[in-house]
Amino acid sequence: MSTRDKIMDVALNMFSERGYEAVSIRDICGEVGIKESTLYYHFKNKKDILDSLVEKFRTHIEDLLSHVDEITENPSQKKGKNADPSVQMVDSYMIDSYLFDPFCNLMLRLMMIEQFHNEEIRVLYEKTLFTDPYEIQMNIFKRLASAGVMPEEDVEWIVRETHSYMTMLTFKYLLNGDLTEKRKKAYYKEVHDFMARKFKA
Amino acid sequence: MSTRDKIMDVALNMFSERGYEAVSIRDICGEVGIKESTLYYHFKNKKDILDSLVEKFRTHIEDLLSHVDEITENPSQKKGKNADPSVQMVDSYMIDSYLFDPFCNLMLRLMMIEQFHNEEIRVLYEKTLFTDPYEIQMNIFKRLASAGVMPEEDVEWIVRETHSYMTMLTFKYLLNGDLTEKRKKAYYKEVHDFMARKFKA
DNA sequence: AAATTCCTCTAACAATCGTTAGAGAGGTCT
DNA sequence: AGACCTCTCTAACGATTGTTAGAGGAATTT
Repeated sequence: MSTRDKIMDVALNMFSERGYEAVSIRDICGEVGIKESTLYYHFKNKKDILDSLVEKFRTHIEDLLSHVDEITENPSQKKGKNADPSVQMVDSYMIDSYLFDPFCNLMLRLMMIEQFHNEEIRVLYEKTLFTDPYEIQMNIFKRLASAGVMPEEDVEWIVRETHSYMTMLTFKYLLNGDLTEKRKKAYYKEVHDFMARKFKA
Repeated sequence: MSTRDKIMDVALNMFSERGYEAVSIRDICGEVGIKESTLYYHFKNKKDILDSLVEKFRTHIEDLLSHVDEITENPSQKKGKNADPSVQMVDSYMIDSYLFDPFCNLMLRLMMIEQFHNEEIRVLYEKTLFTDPYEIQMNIFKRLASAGVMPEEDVEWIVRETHSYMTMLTFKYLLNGDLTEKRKKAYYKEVHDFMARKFKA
């Protein structure tokens, strides 16, 4: 891992726990094992580290979203014997590659902290935690409705309830305390219970 | 308002927006209009301000909860002509006196920021945003079930869905950006739509 | 009137903050 | 061999951090 990547990695870990302003350049450099002046060779100032993290996250979720679109539009091309319905595929993909992903999870925590005094981050935070997930689920269920799996008129509220349930669980288990295996398991179990009951038919 | 109260008020406003560590003693004193040494007459150190805020919040929600219990157990004693069902009474009370209340709302924001590196605040945060609201709603709906309004076996999932929906809306509208009238209205509307659909019978 | 308590001030402290100038080591190109 | 680029270092800068000692004015108690 390059020095620049190491700095971003350490900075993200510290920013997401204590907040951007509370972490000093010396804190980061001490953990990375470099002198402060070396950091300024890789970043023009402290803000630049934060901006680089945000930019990295932005392109990261862009890739994720385009991959999700791909799955949603071609649900049958999934490899393996039993082709899952797209809703399960997308959900498990979003959970593994997004909510459980160390980089994304820490970025969500960072945005949760910084959104109150950084408008750019606030907009990104709202988009990635509320708007995008809602639209993803809406796309899937609309597809299911047009395929005759469920009535068109029920789609909106099914999506709302599913989305709100998963969002609540995200805040409760994944954006609270450390992201331990125990919390991941608790999250997964509750998601599974909800899905099993909601779509038992 | 006493100097001590003024300090706590200003500190809460700043802490809840920028985080505890990012706010300096001089920031607070400048806004209050006192010298730094005066602050140290009222608080023994910076941490003492934070601790006092947490303690104030703790007793505040204790009072709220005991009041909610009172309403839940005696839903009929409400003044006015049309005695609301307790669920509506409690919900509107919790919204007005808790989520919309400036002090409580700012404290929730503060806890949201500080929970990641302060275990005491994390526990309080989890209790006030997830555990308590769930139990309050559970108590109400169990009462309704035992009164024959709804089947006992449905109670758990009705509560789960109602609670998760309101929690998601809280994060989306009330703990995101400034607590403007516009956001309050949006929150209220979505709560109302959900309730109207869920309990249209 | 004297003493005491309450509250705020001036002035400073050592420590830490973000940041920079400039030297030097190692590798690559001409 | 010399010029150049990449990366890290030593050493320091002015500003800001949380905190404290001690003086002074106003109100209250003795």
